[in-house]
Amino acid sequence: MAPEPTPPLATIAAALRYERQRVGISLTELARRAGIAKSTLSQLESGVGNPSVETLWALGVALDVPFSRLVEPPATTVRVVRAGDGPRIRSEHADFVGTLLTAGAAHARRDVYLIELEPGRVRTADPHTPRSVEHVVVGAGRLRCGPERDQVELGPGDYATFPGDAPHRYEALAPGTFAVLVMEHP
Amino acid sequence: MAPEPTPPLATIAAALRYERQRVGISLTELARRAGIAKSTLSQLESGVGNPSVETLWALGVALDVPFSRLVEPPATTVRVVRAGDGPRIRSEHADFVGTLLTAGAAHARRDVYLIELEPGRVRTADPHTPRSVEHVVVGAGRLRCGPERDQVELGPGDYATFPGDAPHRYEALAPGTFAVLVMEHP
DNA sequence: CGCTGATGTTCGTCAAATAGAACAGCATGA
DNA sequence: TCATGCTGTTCTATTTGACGAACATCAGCG
Repeated sequence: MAPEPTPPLATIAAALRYERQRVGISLTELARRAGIAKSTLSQLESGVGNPSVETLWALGVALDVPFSRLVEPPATTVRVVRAGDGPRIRSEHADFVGTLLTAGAAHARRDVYLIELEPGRVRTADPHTPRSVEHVVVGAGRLRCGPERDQVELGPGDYATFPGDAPHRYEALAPGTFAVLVMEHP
Repeated sequence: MAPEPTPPLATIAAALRYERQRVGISLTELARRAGIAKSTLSQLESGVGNPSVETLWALGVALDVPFSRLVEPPATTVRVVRAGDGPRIRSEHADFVGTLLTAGAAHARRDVYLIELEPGRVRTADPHTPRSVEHVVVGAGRLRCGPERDQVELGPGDYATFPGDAPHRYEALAPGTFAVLVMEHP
Protein backbone atom coordinates (compact mmCIF):
# COMPACT_ATOMS: atom_id res chain seq x y z
CA MET A 1 0.00 0.00 0.00
CA ALA A 2 1.87 3.06 -1.22
CA PRO A 3 -0.54 5.85 -2.03
CA GLU A 4 2.22 8.43 -2.50
CA PRO A 5 4.31 7.20 -5.37
CA THR A 6 5.71 10.35 -6.98
CA PRO A 7 7.31 13.23 -5.15
CA PRO A 8 5.33 16.06 -6.67
CA LEU A 9 8.21 18.33 -7.53
CA ALA A 10 7.80 17.90 -11.25
CA THR A 11 4.08 17.26 -11.13
CA ILE A 12 3.46 20.71 -9.73
CA ALA A 13 5.51 22.31 -12.45
CA ALA A 14 3.66 20.51 -15.21
CA ALA A 15 0.26 21.06 -13.65
CA LEU A 16 0.83 24.76 -13.18
CA ARG A 17 1.94 25.26 -16.75
CA TYR A 18 -0.93 23.21 -18.10
CA GLU A 19 -3.66 24.79 -16.04
CA ARG A 20 -2.41 28.28 -16.71
CA GLN A 21 -2.32 27.76 -20.44
CA ARG A 22 -5.73 26.18 -20.26
CA VAL A 23 -7.12 29.34 -18.71
CA GLY A 24 -5.17 31.27 -21.32
CA ILE A 25 -3.44 33.83 -19.15
CA SER A 26 0.18 34.84 -18.93
CA LEU A 27 2.55 33.98 -16.15
CA THR A 28 2.60 37.59 -15.08
CA GLU A 29 -1.17 37.79 -14.99
CA LEU A 30 -1.51 34.60 -12.97
CA ALA A 31 1.04 35.81 -10.46
CA ARG A 32 -0.86 39.06 -10.13
CA ARG A 33 -4.19 37.30 -9.56
CA ALA A 34 -2.69 34.92 -7.03
CA GLY A 35 -0.92 37.73 -5.25
CA ILE A 36 2.52 36.20 -5.51
CA ALA A 37 5.70 37.37 -7.15
CA LYS A 38 6.02 36.35 -10.75
CA SER A 39 9.57 35.28 -10.10
CA THR A 40 8.24 32.71 -7.68
CA LEU A 41 5.79 31.39 -10.23
CA SER A 42 8.45 31.30 -12.89
CA GLN A 43 10.64 29.11 -10.75
CA LEU A 44 7.76 26.85 -9.84
CA GLU A 45 6.84 26.27 -13.46
CA SER A 46 10.49 25.53 -14.15
CA GLY A 47 10.40 22.73 -11.64
CA VAL A 48 12.83 24.31 -9.20
CA GLY A 49 11.71 25.21 -5.75
CA ASN A 50 9.44 23.74 -3.16
CA PRO A 51 6.43 25.97 -2.72
CA SER A 52 4.72 26.58 0.55
CA VAL A 53 1.16 25.47 0.95
CA GLU A 54 -0.09 29.04 1.06
CA THR A 55 1.59 29.86 -2.21
CA LEU A 56 0.25 26.81 -3.97
CA TRP A 57 -3.18 27.37 -2.51
CA ALA A 58 -3.28 30.91 -3.84
CA LEU A 59 -2.44 29.57 -7.27
CA GLY A 60 -5.20 27.00 -7.01
CA VAL A 61 -7.71 29.72 -6.19
CA ALA A 62 -6.51 31.95 -8.99
CA LEU A 63 -6.70 29.07 -11.47
CA ASP A 64 -10.02 27.94 -10.05
CA VAL A 65 -8.92 24.34 -9.78
CA PRO A 66 -9.03 22.11 -6.72
CA PHE A 67 -5.82 22.02 -4.79
CA SER A 68 -5.18 18.35 -5.31
CA ARG A 69 -5.08 18.83 -9.06
CA LEU A 70 -1.87 20.79 -8.67
CA VAL A 71 0.02 18.32 -6.55
CA GLU A 72 -1.23 14.89 -7.50
CA PRO A 73 -0.44 13.36 -10.87
CA PRO A 74 -3.46 13.28 -13.16
CA ALA A 75 -5.61 10.29 -12.40
CA THR A 76 -5.42 7.86 -15.24
CA THR A 77 -9.11 7.65 -15.90
CA VAL A 78 -8.93 6.30 -19.39
CA ARG A 79 -9.19 2.56 -19.87
CA VAL A 80 -8.11 0.94 -23.12
CA VAL A 81 -8.88 -2.46 -24.58
CA ARG A 82 -6.71 -3.13 -27.63
CA ALA A 83 -8.09 -4.99 -30.60
CA GLY A 84 -7.88 -8.68 -29.82
CA ASP A 85 -7.61 -8.18 -26.08
CA GLY A 86 -10.39 -8.48 -23.60
CA PRO A 87 -12.52 -11.42 -22.54
CA ARG A 88 -13.67 -13.32 -25.62
CA ILE A 89 -17.15 -14.80 -25.63
CA ARG A 90 -17.77 -17.43 -28.27
CA SER A 91 -21.31 -18.07 -29.31
CA GLU A 92 -22.29 -21.69 -29.62
CA HIS A 93 -25.12 -21.12 -32.01
CA ALA A 94 -23.84 -18.57 -34.47
CA ASP A 95 -20.51 -18.03 -36.09
CA PHE A 96 -19.23 -14.93 -34.33
CA VAL A 97 -17.03 -13.90 -31.44
CA GLY A 98 -17.92 -11.17 -29.02
CA THR A 99 -15.63 -9.21 -26.78
CA LEU A 100 -16.93 -7.70 -23.61
CA LEU A 101 -15.76 -4.12 -23.52
CA THR A 102 -17.81 -2.76 -20.68
CA ALA A 103 -20.55 -4.22 -18.56
CA GLY A 104 -23.80 -2.39 -19.09
CA ALA A 105 -25.01 -0.28 -16.20
CA ALA A 106 -28.75 -0.47 -15.79
CA HIS A 107 -30.91 2.62 -16.07
CA ALA A 108 -28.27 4.59 -17.92
CA ARG A 109 -29.18 6.39 -21.10
CA ARG A 110 -26.89 5.83 -24.03
CA ASP A 111 -26.56 7.90 -27.17
CA VAL A 112 -24.65 6.36 -30.03
CA TYR A 113 -22.81 8.46 -32.59
CA LEU A 114 -20.74 7.75 -35.63
CA ILE A 115 -17.96 10.31 -35.79
CA GLU A 116 -15.81 10.91 -38.85
CA LEU A 117 -12.74 13.04 -38.54
CA GLU A 118 -9.99 14.24 -40.83
CA PRO A 119 -6.44 14.91 -39.61
CA GLY A 120 -5.55 18.41 -38.54
CA ARG A 121 -8.92 19.24 -37.07
CA VAL A 122 -9.10 18.78 -33.34
CA ARG A 123 -12.53 18.33 -31.87
CA THR A 124 -12.55 19.52 -28.28
CA ALA A 125 -15.52 18.77 -26.11
CA ASP A 126 -16.50 20.65 -23.00
CA PRO A 127 -17.50 18.63 -19.97
CA HIS A 128 -20.93 17.05 -20.15
CA THR A 129 -23.23 16.16 -17.31
CA PRO A 130 -21.61 14.79 -14.16
CA ARG A 131 -20.79 11.09 -14.04
CA SER A 132 -21.30 10.70 -17.77
CA VAL A 133 -19.01 8.21 -19.46
CA GLU A 134 -17.84 8.01 -23.05
CA HIS A 135 -16.94 4.88 -24.96
CA VAL A 136 -15.11 4.85 -28.28
CA VAL A 137 -14.43 2.06 -30.73
CA VAL A 138 -12.34 2.93 -33.75
CA GLY A 139 -13.50 1.57 -37.08
CA ALA A 140 -10.72 2.76 -39.36
CA GLY A 141 -7.75 5.07 -39.30
CA ARG A 142 -6.05 6.29 -36.16
CA LEU A 143 -7.70 8.28 -33.43
CA ARG A 144 -6.11 10.21 -30.61
CA CYS A 145 -8.62 10.90 -27.87
CA GLY A 146 -9.29 11.03 -24.17
CA PRO A 147 -9.16 13.54 -21.35
CA GLU A 148 -6.91 16.44 -22.20
CA ARG A 149 -4.20 15.40 -19.84
CA ASP A 150 -4.32 11.68 -20.49
CA GLN A 151 -4.77 10.98 -24.15
CA VAL A 152 -4.44 7.63 -25.87
CA GLU A 153 -3.92 6.61 -29.47
CA LEU A 154 -6.27 4.05 -30.94
CA GLY A 155 -6.21 1.96 -34.10
CA PRO A 156 -8.95 -0.07 -35.79
CA GLY A 157 -10.74 -2.26 -33.27
CA ASP A 158 -9.28 -0.55 -30.26
CA TYR A 159 -11.63 0.52 -27.50
CA ALA A 160 -11.30 3.23 -24.88
CA THR A 161 -13.52 4.63 -22.16
CA PHE A 162 -13.10 7.74 -20.07
CA PRO A 163 -15.22 10.15 -18.06
CA GLY A 164 -17.26 12.64 -20.04
CA ASP A 165 -17.47 15.21 -17.29
CA ALA A 166 -13.93 16.41 -17.84
CA PRO A 167 -12.63 18.29 -20.89
CA HIS A 168 -11.55 15.87 -23.58
CA ARG A 169 -10.62 15.86 -27.25
CA TYR A 170 -10.80 13.85 -30.43
CA GLU A 171 -8.21 14.12 -33.16
CA ALA A 172 -7.74 11.97 -36.23
CA LEU A 173 -4.18 11.01 -37.08
CA ALA A 174 -4.92 9.37 -40.41
CA PRO A 175 -7.29 10.12 -43.29
CA GLY A 176 -10.60 8.33 -43.33
CA THR A 177 -10.78 7.88 -39.60
CA PHE A 178 -14.14 7.02 -38.14
CA ALA A 179 -15.28 5.65 -34.84
CA VAL A 180 -18.36 4.73 -32.91
CA LEU A 181 -18.93 6.91 -29.90
CA VAL A 182 -21.30 5.94 -27.12
CA MET A 183 -22.16 8.63 -24.63
CA GLU A 184 -23.59 7.18 -21.47
CA HIS A 185 -25.19 9.42 -18.88
CA PRO A 186 -27.16 8.34 -15.84
CA MET B 1 -17.87 28.53 -8.46
CA ALA B 2 -15.43 28.67 -5.57
CA PRO B 3 -13.74 25.33 -5.09
CA GLU B 4 -11.22 26.70 -2.61
CA PRO B 5 -13.18 28.08 0.30
CA THR B 6 -10.95 27.64 3.32
CA PRO B 7 -7.28 28.55 3.52
CA PRO B 8 -5.96 25.31 4.90
CA LEU B 9 -3.83 26.70 7.67
CA ALA B 10 -5.95 25.23 10.43
CA THR B 11 -7.13 22.27 8.40
CA ILE B 12 -3.60 20.96 8.12
CA ALA B 13 -3.06 21.25 11.83
CA ALA B 14 -6.21 19.34 12.67
CA ALA B 15 -5.64 16.73 9.99
CA LEU B 16 -2.09 16.06 11.10
CA ARG B 17 -3.08 15.61 14.72
CA TYR B 18 -6.01 13.43 13.83
CA GLU B 19 -4.18 11.18 11.40
CA ARG B 20 -1.21 10.78 13.68
CA GLN B 21 -3.35 9.77 16.63
CA ARG B 22 -5.28 7.44 14.37
CA VAL B 23 -2.07 5.63 13.52
CA GLY B 24 -1.21 5.74 17.19
CA ILE B 25 2.33 7.03 17.08
CA SER B 26 3.98 9.88 18.90
CA LEU B 27 4.91 13.20 17.45
CA THR B 28 8.56 12.33 17.80
CA GLU B 29 8.12 9.03 16.04
CA LEU B 30 6.20 10.56 13.16
CA ALA B 31 8.84 13.23 12.70
CA ARG B 32 11.50 10.53 12.64
CA ARG B 33 9.64 8.47 10.04
CA ALA B 34 8.98 11.49 7.86
CA GLY B 35 12.56 12.66 8.16
CA ILE B 36 11.71 16.10 9.46
CA ALA B 37 12.54 17.86 12.70
CA LYS B 38 10.06 17.26 15.43
CA SER B 39 10.02 20.95 16.19
CA THR B 40 8.68 21.53 12.71
CA LEU B 41 5.94 18.99 13.22
CA SER B 42 5.07 20.42 16.60
CA GLN B 43 4.56 23.84 15.11
CA LEU B 44 2.51 22.47 12.25
CA GLU B 45 0.17 20.64 14.60
CA SER B 46 -0.15 23.84 16.60
CA GLY B 47 -1.45 25.62 13.56
CA VAL B 48 1.47 28.00 13.19
CA GLY B 49 3.61 27.91 10.13
CA ASN B 50 3.09 27.33 6.48
CA PRO B 51 4.69 24.06 5.48
CA SER B 52 6.41 23.47 2.21
CA VAL B 53 4.98 20.87 -0.11
CA GLU B 54 7.95 18.58 0.42
CA THR B 55 7.47 18.63 4.17
CA LEU B 56 3.77 17.94 3.98
CA TRP B 57 4.32 15.27 1.37
CA ALA B 58 6.79 13.47 3.60
CA LEU B 59 4.23 13.51 6.37
CA GLY B 60 1.60 12.11 4.05
CA VAL B 61 3.90 9.26 3.11
CA ALA B 62 4.78 8.54 6.72
CA LEU B 63 1.12 8.55 7.70
CA ASP B 64 0.16 6.54 4.64
CA VAL B 65 -2.65 8.86 3.72
CA PRO B 66 -3.24 10.60 0.41
CA PHE B 67 -1.86 14.09 0.27
CA SER B 68 -5.20 15.77 -0.26
CA ARG B 69 -6.49 14.44 3.03
CA LEU B 70 -4.01 16.65 4.83
CA VAL B 71 -4.85 19.90 3.11
CA GLU B 72 -8.51 19.74 2.19
CA PRO B 73 -11.22 19.90 4.84
CA PRO B 74 -12.95 16.59 5.37
CA ALA B 75 -15.64 16.02 2.80
CA THR B 76 -18.99 16.34 4.43
CA THR B 77 -20.27 12.94 3.48
CA VAL B 78 -22.97 12.69 6.05
CA ARG B 79 -26.47 13.73 5.05
CA VAL B 80 -29.11 14.44 7.66
CA VAL B 81 -32.87 14.64 7.42
CA ARG B 82 -34.35 16.04 10.62
CA ALA B 83 -37.62 14.72 11.94
CA GLY B 84 -40.38 16.49 10.06
CA ASP B 85 -38.18 17.51 7.17
CA GLY B 86 -37.93 15.79 3.84
CA PRO B 87 -40.46 15.29 1.08
CA ARG B 88 -43.79 14.19 2.54
CA ILE B 89 -45.83 11.66 0.64
CA ARG B 90 -49.46 11.41 1.67
CA SER B 91 -51.26 8.23 0.89
CA GLU B 92 -54.73 8.63 -0.57
CA HIS B 93 -55.98 5.27 0.55
CA ALA B 94 -54.68 4.86 4.04
CA ASP B 95 -54.23 7.22 6.89
CA PHE B 96 -50.48 7.60 7.07
CA VAL B 97 -47.76 9.92 5.87
CA GLY B 98 -44.47 8.72 4.48
CA THR B 99 -41.23 10.62 4.19
CA LEU B 100 -38.74 9.72 1.52
CA LEU B 101 -35.37 9.44 3.18
CA THR B 102 -33.34 7.87 0.41
CA ALA B 103 -34.24 6.55 -3.00
CA GLY B 104 -33.64 2.85 -3.20
CA ALA B 105 -30.75 1.74 -5.39
CA ALA B 106 -31.53 -1.40 -7.30
CA HIS B 107 -29.46 -4.54 -6.83
CA ALA B 108 -28.11 -3.43 -3.47
CA ARG B 109 -28.25 -5.77 -0.53
CA ARG B 110 -29.56 -4.29 2.68
CA ASP B 111 -29.16 -5.59 6.19
CA VAL B 112 -31.37 -4.08 8.85
CA TYR B 113 -30.32 -3.90 12.48
CA LEU B 114 -31.86 -2.58 15.64
CA ILE B 115 -29.11 -1.11 17.78
CA GLU B 116 -29.53 -0.23 21.42
CA LEU B 117 -26.86 1.79 23.16
CA GLU B 118 -26.27 3.18 26.58
CA PRO B 119 -24.33 6.40 27.21
CA GLY B 120 -20.65 6.16 27.88
CA ARG B 121 -20.02 3.24 25.58
CA VAL B 122 -18.74 4.21 22.20
CA ARG B 123 -19.22 1.72 19.42
CA THR B 124 -16.53 2.18 16.79
CA ALA B 125 -16.85 0.39 13.50
CA ASP B 126 -14.03 -0.39 11.15
CA PRO B 127 -14.59 0.28 7.46
CA HIS B 128 -16.80 -2.22 5.68
CA THR B 129 -16.77 -3.17 2.04
CA PRO B 130 -16.13 -0.37 -0.45
CA ARG B 131 -19.06 1.78 -1.53
CA SER B 132 -21.23 0.51 1.29
CA VAL B 133 -23.64 3.02 2.77
CA GLU B 134 -25.20 3.19 6.20
CA HIS B 135 -28.58 4.66 7.09
CA VAL B 136 -29.70 5.43 10.62
CA VAL B 137 -33.08 6.44 11.98
CA VAL B 138 -33.23 7.19 15.67
CA GLY B 139 -36.19 5.81 17.59
CA ALA B 140 -35.62 7.23 21.05
CA GLY B 141 -32.89 9.02 22.97
CA ARG B 142 -30.05 10.90 21.40
CA LEU B 143 -27.44 9.38 19.13
CA ARG B 144 -24.13 10.82 18.04
CA CYS B 145 -22.85 9.02 14.97
CA GLY B 146 -21.19 9.37 11.61
CA PRO B 147 -17.70 9.25 10.15
CA GLU B 148 -15.09 9.91 12.78
CA ARG B 149 -14.27 13.33 11.50
CA ASP B 150 -17.78 14.48 10.70
CA GLN B 151 -20.18 13.39 13.38
CA VAL B 152 -23.78 14.50 13.79
CA GLU B 153 -26.18 14.40 16.67
CA LEU B 154 -29.61 12.89 16.10
CA GLY B 155 -32.84 12.90 18.08
CA PRO B 156 -35.96 10.78 17.72
CA GLY B 157 -37.13 10.67 14.12
CA ASP B 158 -33.92 12.11 12.72
CA TYR B 159 -32.28 10.34 9.82
CA ALA B 160 -28.67 10.30 8.68
CA THR B 161 -26.73 8.52 5.99
CA PHE B 162 -22.99 8.28 5.46
CA PRO B 163 -20.47 6.01 3.78
CA GLY B 164 -19.70 2.76 5.51
CA ASP B 165 -16.26 2.31 3.98
CA ALA B 166 -14.69 4.85 6.31
CA PRO B 167 -14.19 4.51 10.05
CA HIS B 168 -17.26 5.67 11.91
CA ARG B 169 -18.77 5.55 15.39
CA TYR B 170 -22.01 5.31 17.31
CA GLU B 171 -22.43 6.81 20.74
CA ALA B 172 -25.57 7.24 22.80
CA LEU B 173 -25.99 10.54 24.58
CA ALA B 174 -29.10 9.64 26.55
CA PRO B 175 -30.34 6.50 28.29
CA GLY B 176 -32.64 4.21 26.41
CA THR B 177 -31.34 5.19 23.00
CA PHE B 178 -32.16 2.91 20.14
CA ALA B 179 -32.05 3.28 16.39
CA VAL B 180 -32.66 1.37 13.21
CA LEU B 181 -29.52 0.83 11.19
CA VAL B 182 -29.62 -0.16 7.57
CA MET B 183 -26.37 -1.30 6.05
CA GLU B 184 -26.47 -1.20 2.28
CA HIS B 185 -23.71 -2.78 0.26
CA PRO B 186 -23.67 -3.32 -3.49
C1' DC C 1 14.39 53.46 -35.81
C1' DG C 2 12.92 53.82 -31.19
C1' DC C 3 9.03 53.61 -28.33
C1' DT C 4 5.66 51.22 -25.62
C1' DG C 5 3.82 47.10 -23.63
C1' DA C 6 3.91 42.73 -23.34
C1' DT C 7 6.35 38.05 -22.57
C1' DG C 8 9.29 35.12 -19.03
C1' DT C 9 13.85 35.06 -16.97
C1' DT C 10 17.62 35.95 -13.32
C1' DC C 11 19.42 38.64 -10.00
C1' DG C 12 20.10 40.45 -4.62
C1' DT C 13 17.71 41.03 -0.22
C1' DC C 14 14.72 39.83 3.46
C1' DA C 15 11.57 37.16 5.96
C1' DA C 16 10.25 32.67 7.12
C1' DA C 17 10.45 27.68 7.40
C1' DT C 18 13.39 24.07 8.85
C1' DA C 19 16.83 21.74 11.72
C1' DG C 20 18.98 20.75 16.00
C1' DA C 21 19.49 21.08 20.73
C1' DA C 22 18.02 22.31 25.18
C1' DC C 23 13.99 22.28 27.84
C1' DA C 24 9.89 21.03 31.22
C1' DG C 25 6.73 17.46 32.35
C1' DC C 26 5.53 12.71 33.43
C1' DA C 27 5.99 8.07 33.73
C1' DT C 28 8.67 3.62 35.08
C1' DG C 29 12.04 1.35 37.78
C1' DA C 30 16.56 0.13 39.99
C1' DT D 1 15.67 9.38 45.11
C1' DC D 2 17.97 9.65 41.33
C1' DA D 3 18.23 7.68 36.73
C1' DT D 4 16.34 6.57 32.47
C1' DG D 5 13.25 7.12 28.69
C1' DC D 6 9.60 8.91 26.81
C1' DT D 7 6.09 12.74 25.84
C1' DG D 8 5.75 17.51 23.36
C1' DT D 9 7.32 22.20 23.73
C1' DT D 10 10.39 26.36 22.88
C1' DC D 11 14.63 28.14 22.19
C1' DT D 12 18.64 29.70 18.45
C1' DA D 13 21.23 28.93 13.96
C1' DT D 14 20.92 28.17 9.24
C1' DT D 15 18.99 27.05 5.12
C1' DT D 16 15.59 28.46 1.75
C1' DG D 17 11.51 30.22 -0.29
C1' DA D 18 9.27 34.63 -1.59
C1' DC D 19 9.63 39.19 -2.94
C1' DG D 20 10.76 43.08 -5.98
C1' DA D 21 13.55 45.04 -9.37
C1' DA D 22 16.43 44.76 -13.22
C1' DC D 23 17.05 42.06 -17.18
C1' DA D 24 16.77 39.98 -22.07
C1' DT D 25 13.48 39.10 -25.68
C1' DC D 26 9.86 39.84 -28.80
C1' DA D 27 5.64 42.20 -31.13
C1' DG D 28 3.12 45.93 -32.69
C1' DC D 29 3.29 50.58 -34.25
C1' DG D 30 3.99 55.71 -35.06
